[in-house]
Amino acid sequence: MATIKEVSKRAGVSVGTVSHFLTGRFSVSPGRRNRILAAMSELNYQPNHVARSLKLSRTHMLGMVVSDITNPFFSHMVRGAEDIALNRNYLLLTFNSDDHVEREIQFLTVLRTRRVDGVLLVIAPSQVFPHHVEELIASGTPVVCLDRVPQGLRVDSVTVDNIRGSRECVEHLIDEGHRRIAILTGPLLLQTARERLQGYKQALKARNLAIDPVLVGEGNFRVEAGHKLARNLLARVDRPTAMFVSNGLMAVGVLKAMSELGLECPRDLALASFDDLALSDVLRPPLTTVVQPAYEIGRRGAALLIDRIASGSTKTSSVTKVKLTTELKIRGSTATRGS
Amino acid sequence: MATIKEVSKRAGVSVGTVSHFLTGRFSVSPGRRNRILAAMSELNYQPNHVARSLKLSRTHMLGMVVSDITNPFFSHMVRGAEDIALNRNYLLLTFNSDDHVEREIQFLTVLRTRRVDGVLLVIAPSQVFPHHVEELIASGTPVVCLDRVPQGLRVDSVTVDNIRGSRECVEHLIDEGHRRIAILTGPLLLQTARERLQGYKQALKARNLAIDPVLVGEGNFRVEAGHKLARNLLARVDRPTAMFVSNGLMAVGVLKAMSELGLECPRDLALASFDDLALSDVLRPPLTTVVQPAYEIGRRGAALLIDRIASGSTKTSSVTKVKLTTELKIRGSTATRGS
DNA sequence: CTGAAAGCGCTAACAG
DNA sequence: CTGTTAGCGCTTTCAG
Repeated sequence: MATIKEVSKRAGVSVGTVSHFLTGRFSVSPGRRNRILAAMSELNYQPNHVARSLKLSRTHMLGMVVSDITNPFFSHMVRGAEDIALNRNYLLLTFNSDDHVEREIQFLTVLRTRRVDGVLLVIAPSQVFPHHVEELIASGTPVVCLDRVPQGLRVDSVTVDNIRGSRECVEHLIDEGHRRIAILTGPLLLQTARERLQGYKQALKARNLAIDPVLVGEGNFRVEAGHKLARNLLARVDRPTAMFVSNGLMAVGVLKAMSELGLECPRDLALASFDDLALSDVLRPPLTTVVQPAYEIGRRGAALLIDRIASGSTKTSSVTKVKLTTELKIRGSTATRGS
Repeated sequence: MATIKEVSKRAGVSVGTVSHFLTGRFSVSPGRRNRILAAMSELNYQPNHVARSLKLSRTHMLGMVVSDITNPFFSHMVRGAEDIALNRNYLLLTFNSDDHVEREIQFLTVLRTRRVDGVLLVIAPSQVFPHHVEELIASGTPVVCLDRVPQGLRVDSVTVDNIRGSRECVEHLIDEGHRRIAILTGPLLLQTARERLQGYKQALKARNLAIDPVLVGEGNFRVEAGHKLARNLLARVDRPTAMFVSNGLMAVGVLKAMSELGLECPRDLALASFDDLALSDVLRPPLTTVVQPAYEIGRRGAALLIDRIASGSTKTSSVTKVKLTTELKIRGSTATRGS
């Protein structure tokens, strides 16, 4: 592939002049400019961005690690980030951690050796303090945490108001006349999972309903967990009349369980879930959901990150925490019973 | 961030020695090795991959452009590619073309300036010959086309047997007693869409059924198209008794239309579709689908590409075309009528 | 406005 | 084994 040197030779100018022209930092006389243009097209010249990155110590690449791009919530997030990044001339290097910290650590190391200008991170759940993230930031790479915020770490973040989102949803269930409302939570190691549980508790408390620990099942945000937990809960004689599920995948599991047990929704069990599923409204009955602005989380995260990079100061002096709000979409799965 | 030079100084050895140690190409005496190790950890040294890339003219990065990562089919494909790439020490730069050739062209240019070692491409539909892809290959960047193969271009590819997949599915519909079977195709600019239509025709022909042009609707693989086409088709007095939809998104649109029109599946219309939806089996009734090995397409594609890169020869001498097979998952949406 | 030249951090001869 | 050194392709002073 042609180099700037070959172009300069062919155009009869110095490499400096070609570079000046390319970067547009200095103007070049019309005559030379045309010769450069001609040489470039004759040689089919494509600037070597690797060399430029080395020289400038700027790669114009962002790293992004999410749990699993196969989960619609994250794929929309990635798409949002990518759209913004591209607009602002950044490229995105994506990784799937499957929520394993070890993988996350490995990826972050790779991203450092690759000298990405910043990273968007959906942090994996873990008992221990995320030193690896702290180090990355300390080493001068701006980080924006998405969806989840590690506690005790000063870092920019874009999240969703989980407490409010689930509280509203559970209140809706109560409004529909339910008194025995179960919740399927995510792994309580995760802040988001804890917050959704908290919203559930707040709603019950606000309406003077007792919290029955039997109705609280901890899952892991996977279909299988929802399936298993639902089978257990629904087999009870004092089974709940409504269920709030902390994410979409687990709700799918619940639907499976219901269909296996021959239970009708909402007649036998009203169902509502966090996360919108692509098919929420074609399900029979359509599913009531707490819709998260996944795409927007990605956009805002990327914008925030790029602003940080542009500002140049990795100063942890000020931390920006964006909290977006969810939207409760009421559908048939929670329609009043007996109607 | 520390450089190899600083490490060498601190360890009291030459940069060459550090490099030899790092690359493992030459052995280093135990004493020096330990000093290097110590210096590296004291300085928290991370090799600069950008510099290495420049020196070796190898970035160990792959470009991947798909239509839209938000579509489960593609997100699984990307995941498969990423898993293989990572295993073999490559990183993936992903892009969404939204099936616009102009965007695709732009991305491929970016990928060239970034000097990726190869690209995985789901080519956008277009009337004209994809010169941009041809040029990319000619310039020495190996390309593997996924899911769709541009005609007349000698390029490696990993695809699916669309003809067979849809033929089997339509045959199943016929076996269930249907005679008026509609098809919703994708954009016929796309080979995959044409092939699925072809499978449909083959099935009808094989069973001596006439092809009624009225029952063939061309869509664009989006929910809205499925919705609109279905509304038109189902409003007819001589409406079909079964429908084969060429992709999952459009099937969702059909389901919406059916629910709006108060039609029951499979009583009023048997429905089958290409692509498995995450919720295919929790739908009521569960949806009969032609399952594509999306994840596997990504894996095979990445493996093929990396093998090409490793072999070093961009020789177009031999072209590898992998064709994977689909799996027909028969579910309730096509259950025999009147049962 | 233009050109010469010094590096960015690393690898790979090459000579010891 | 080890050290020296010449670049990879580009940007950017710094003189002209």
